[in-house]
Amino acid sequence: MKDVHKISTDSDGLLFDPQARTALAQFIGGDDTLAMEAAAAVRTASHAIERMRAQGSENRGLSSGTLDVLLRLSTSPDGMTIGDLAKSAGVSSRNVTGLVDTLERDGLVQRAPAPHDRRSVLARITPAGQEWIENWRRPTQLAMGAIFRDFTPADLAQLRHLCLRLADNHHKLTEYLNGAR
Amino acid sequence: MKDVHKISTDSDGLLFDPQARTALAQFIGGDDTLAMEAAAAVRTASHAIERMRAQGSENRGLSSGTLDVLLRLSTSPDGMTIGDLAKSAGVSSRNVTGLVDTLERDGLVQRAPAPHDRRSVLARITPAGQEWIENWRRPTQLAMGAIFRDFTPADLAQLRHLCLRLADNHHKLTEYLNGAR
DNA sequence: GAGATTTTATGTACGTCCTTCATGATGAAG
DNA sequence: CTTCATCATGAAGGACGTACATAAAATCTC
Repeated sequence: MKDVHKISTDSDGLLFDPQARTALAQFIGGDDTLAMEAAAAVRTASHAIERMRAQGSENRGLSSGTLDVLLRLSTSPDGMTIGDLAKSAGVSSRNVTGLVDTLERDGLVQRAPAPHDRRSVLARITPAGQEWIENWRRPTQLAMGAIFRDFTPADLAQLRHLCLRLADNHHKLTEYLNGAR
Repeated sequence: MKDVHKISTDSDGLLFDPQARTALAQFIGGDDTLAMEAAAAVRTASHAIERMRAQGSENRGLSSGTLDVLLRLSTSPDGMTIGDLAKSAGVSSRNVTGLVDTLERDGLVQRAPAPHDRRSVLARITPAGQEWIENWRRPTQLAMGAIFRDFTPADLAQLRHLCLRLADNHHKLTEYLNGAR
């Protein structure tokens, strides 16, 4: 097996992916590769986390989209409407409808009419859903601990900070674009 | 519209997501939330990048998986086998077969027999594929520049570094697991 | 060398995520 | 009251990704 997975260290002692860098430098030809490299690295990291979560937590039938919804619901005991879930997750509301469908089929979430707006539907987590999360917690914690081995608390906070700055930029951008529409 | 997108600043001046933190602290109850928070942030950031790329680059019919393959091929003019592509992308080879199918249907990639192993299939980028990337370059560069607004070069390098450390950990973990099998 | 095992790509079948467009019900504004 | 906007969902489809089975070729074992 050829070793396709290569990561090198640059002059500042930071990791980079040589293949990605040459691929990008070829087209951009300057220091602008930095943003593209960072984007590629984020994508790679996200994949790694996703795979880790899938295999490490034994993944009792729930996939990333539904898990995302379930976690959001677990923080709001009064439930959230489909639309709010869609906005906070950044996906279409039609999609959330489907995700809530599967969660409701599994008994982890329940639909209820919204009190203030009869068009809306409240999704609320059930005791079974809480229990599911309780069981999910431990293995996932272990998996995350493994994949973040050797990260100091400062590293973790820094990574979180940079990623959320990025998400914040994106949020402002779409807000601006929607406002201009 | 309720503002579902909330990001706060912690005592160190770093961003964090209050909803995620309370959701996690409730189950873990300690400083171990850091790893989970970081993982959630990476996922959010990856989503943001994905959406930015999809809408910003006008996305002429190519999606993230196929784009990933095409970029890898663009760095190796001699082509890569399906298996190597699968290993470097971290997905199943069957999946890569499908991605190469769509790329070949679009004329961006060509299959050829591998010289050293008649079972293998070389995927090689075509001139049309090179041109596609050439057209893709500029808008994507702009989109990445926008989403990484206010990031210093050091920030970008740091983000890349942390993400690749994470990917490296994951790589070692799976290697270890496969080796122990 | 001959046969058994492994590797490589792909066919088949399936599940999930996500999208756009259309629609019925409801709310809000004039 | 009429008109327009919003909410959730039905219908249809595309793309990604998996597991299992299979044919062809390479490699190992005797």
